Amino acid sequence: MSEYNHNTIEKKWQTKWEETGLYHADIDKSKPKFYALTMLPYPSGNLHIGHWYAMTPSDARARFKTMQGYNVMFPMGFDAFGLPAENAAIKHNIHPNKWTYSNIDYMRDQFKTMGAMFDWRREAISADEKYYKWTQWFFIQLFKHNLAYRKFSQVDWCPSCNTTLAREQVWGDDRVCERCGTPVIKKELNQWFFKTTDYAEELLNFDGIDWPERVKTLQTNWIGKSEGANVVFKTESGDDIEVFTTRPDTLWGATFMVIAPEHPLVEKLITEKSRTAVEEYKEAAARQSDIERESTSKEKTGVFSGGYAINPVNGEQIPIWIADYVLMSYGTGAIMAVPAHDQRDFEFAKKFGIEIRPVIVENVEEIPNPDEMEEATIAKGFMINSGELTGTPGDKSIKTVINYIEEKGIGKGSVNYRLRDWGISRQRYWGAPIPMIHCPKCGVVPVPDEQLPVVLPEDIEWKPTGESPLKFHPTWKKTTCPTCGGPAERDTDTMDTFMCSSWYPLRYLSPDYEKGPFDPEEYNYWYPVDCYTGGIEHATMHLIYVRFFHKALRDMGIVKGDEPMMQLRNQGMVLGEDHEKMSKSRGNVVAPDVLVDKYGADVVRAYLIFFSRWEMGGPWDSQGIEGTARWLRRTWTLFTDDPQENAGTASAEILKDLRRKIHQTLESVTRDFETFEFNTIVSSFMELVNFMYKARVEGAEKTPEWDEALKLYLLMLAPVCPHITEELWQQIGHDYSIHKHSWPIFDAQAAKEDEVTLVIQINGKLKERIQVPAGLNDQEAEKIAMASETIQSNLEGKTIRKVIVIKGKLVNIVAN
RNA sequence: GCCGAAGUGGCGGAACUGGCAGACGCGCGCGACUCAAACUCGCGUUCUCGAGAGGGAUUGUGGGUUCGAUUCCCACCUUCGGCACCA
Repeated sequence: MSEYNHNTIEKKWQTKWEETGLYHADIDKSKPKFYALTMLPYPSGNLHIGHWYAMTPSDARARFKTMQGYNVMFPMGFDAFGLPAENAAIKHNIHPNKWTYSNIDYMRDQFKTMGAMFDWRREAISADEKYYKWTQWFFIQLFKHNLAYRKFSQVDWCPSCNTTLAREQVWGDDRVCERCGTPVIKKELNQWFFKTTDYAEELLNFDGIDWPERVKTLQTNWIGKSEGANVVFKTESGDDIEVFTTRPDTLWGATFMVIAPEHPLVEKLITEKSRTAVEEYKEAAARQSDIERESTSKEKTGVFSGGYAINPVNGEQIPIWIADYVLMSYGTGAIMAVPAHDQRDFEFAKKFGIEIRPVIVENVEEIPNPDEMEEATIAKGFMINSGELTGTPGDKSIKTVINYIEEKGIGKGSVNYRLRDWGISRQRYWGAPIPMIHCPKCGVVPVPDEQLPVVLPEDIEWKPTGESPLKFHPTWKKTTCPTCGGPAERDTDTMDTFMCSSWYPLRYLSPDYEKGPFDPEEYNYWYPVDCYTGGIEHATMHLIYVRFFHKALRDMGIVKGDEPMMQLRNQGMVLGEDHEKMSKSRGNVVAPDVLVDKYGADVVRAYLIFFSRWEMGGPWDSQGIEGTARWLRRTWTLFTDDPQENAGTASAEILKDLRRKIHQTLESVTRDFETFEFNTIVSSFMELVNFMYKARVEGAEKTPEWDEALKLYLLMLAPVCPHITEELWQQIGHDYSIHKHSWPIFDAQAAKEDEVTLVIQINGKLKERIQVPAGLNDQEAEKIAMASETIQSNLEGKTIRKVIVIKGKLVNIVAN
């Protein structure tokens, strides 16, 4: 017998795997391919337990797929551009390049202690010139296909990170920066945008992909589709004011209009009389923070513009108000206000004494008195006060009105999305430079392909100025225009790092390829991603961007298929032992390195798989891991202890039971791997080991059944604990490597029970359990149940009404 | 307010298709080994009444469907996540 020394064993096999290239994934057309992908980390400098939690079950499943006969690619890389590197530069005067790459080196070594089947030859690092050359190339492709444009606009700005943020990167009620938690402010800047909105409708369609409902719902809400109509009102001076409404059927109830303070028509509507009040209101609105302005609890404010509009359906003249509850950024920045049927309009009308006119009622006999209304009604009955459409029933009203306004040429059915175009300009250094040139003569011109990549300069001064450090470099931005040859300037902004991560699965295909972003041969074999795993927090960021990106590339003819990732699964979060989110300030952080040192990677992997349902996550338990460690030591003992004295003396029944147990385990473990129910995989193994311990006492060792059990157990365990299984595989006399072995074949006959527990209930209450031979017919089962003494005595004085028999399981006697 | 997920022992969690609730692990208790401790091994462990045999209750709450509900339906409560003056 030998001690289980995880340190020696794990090191030894990791070295051997690397030397023999065990996990190299190469094209092999004789096998079905499987592209398993897990979200790549940011090189923060340390692998935390969350990385292990996300990646080790993903690795176990990739290994399982390999054993099932798939040619599996499971790559890893680093999302290496981003702010922390630059912040480190400012704080510690270390170059972001150096900081990032030394972090990567350190983390790569940490990764290797995990024993995962990553093929490091495929590693991709987004900050490599050979990588971001193609990020820039993709930017230019998007530009050439009218999917990238530049716009002077109001953007969210983080005053701490000194850069703009995409809408997705602004979080919560307090509208804080996703990265540092600082409240964001608004800034007017010239920015690059990608037209994600062009794909809004298609992004709502998840047909053909197996993604969690949770993510689909989050994305659907984020895209926020509303159907309704656009209607054109005219001002007195003849200008058009277009509004979007989801309730065109209430058009006759519009008693005023509201436009956003930033609406371009405000200037034209102002009269001598209203000028002072309007200007004061506009200024007040501009001074307000977004939080104040967008708070739903706030009392409505507004001011009369001085102008009027004509309601195109009934020719009525209605006042145009200016109020900050209408946002310039959604719809047309103007609304028709129907106080009787919209709560916001109702509150506004009440406050400013504007007419409230119901136009939809449940019952034509009971038209509510507007003065007595306490809130807007969302009635669905009939249209009233609506000219020739009066009487239209609610279920047809919207359609009818849309037809009506389209015929009259005053509006049309339309759809609005909450999704905005993706702003990707960042005023920072450590990112892929936007490959565009500003020429005073030719305008904005892309950098020619042969000049890519536009390389970041090394010598940069670190000043948190709020503008891109590239702007202050003495020479970098100076260039010549590729069109006219005259002096021109480079764009000094860099791209949002989500741009880099939107295409990284393609770069893994061929990270050194020079003729394009990826090698078409590799692409044709491996794409699309078969299974993608990672955190739910990316639902409305990365996971939307990556789909948008793929669809845009598809339309450019660069990739095929409608979706990049066929299957997605999200893991939950590992919480601290105090059930709180892990954080340095709370002091509840669990460091994987320490655990690996103490227990070994196999135990850490198995515990992470065991301790909670994967998609739920849960609190860490430092006592709990001891149980997993104990089980793996028991596994070791099972293989390495000298046989018991009674070895080989087990009865045929014991040996049959052993075979049954091992094949039942195989069945459930196979199913659980398929369905991502990882925690029960490890519990099945624990049960199996407990069972084998008992069989061993009964003399089951040194039998073919015992040897089969050992072999099958190791094979099943190999994806979860790759090191110990490799070691024991060798010790019991098999060839290197267990990880090249195929998944065992399930013997259904062996797994079958020949005795079952017959449950006997009276009125649905459990009264007795009897062991009976399997395959008993219903009559026999009933007879056995009735013959039981317990049942007999329980039935005394009762009349049997009905007997229900569930084959091989249960007899329920209904009696009273 | 809207959308979504989840509520099961002291704790993490299990229960495949409506059929033995609590697998597996932690913790706890008892015992073996040991000079002793650790390791290891064995047994027990939902609550409650009972000395015991045995009885009763129990999957957030209340109702319903069913011979039978953790599982299906309705209403509600709590927690977590997302969105939110989105017209």
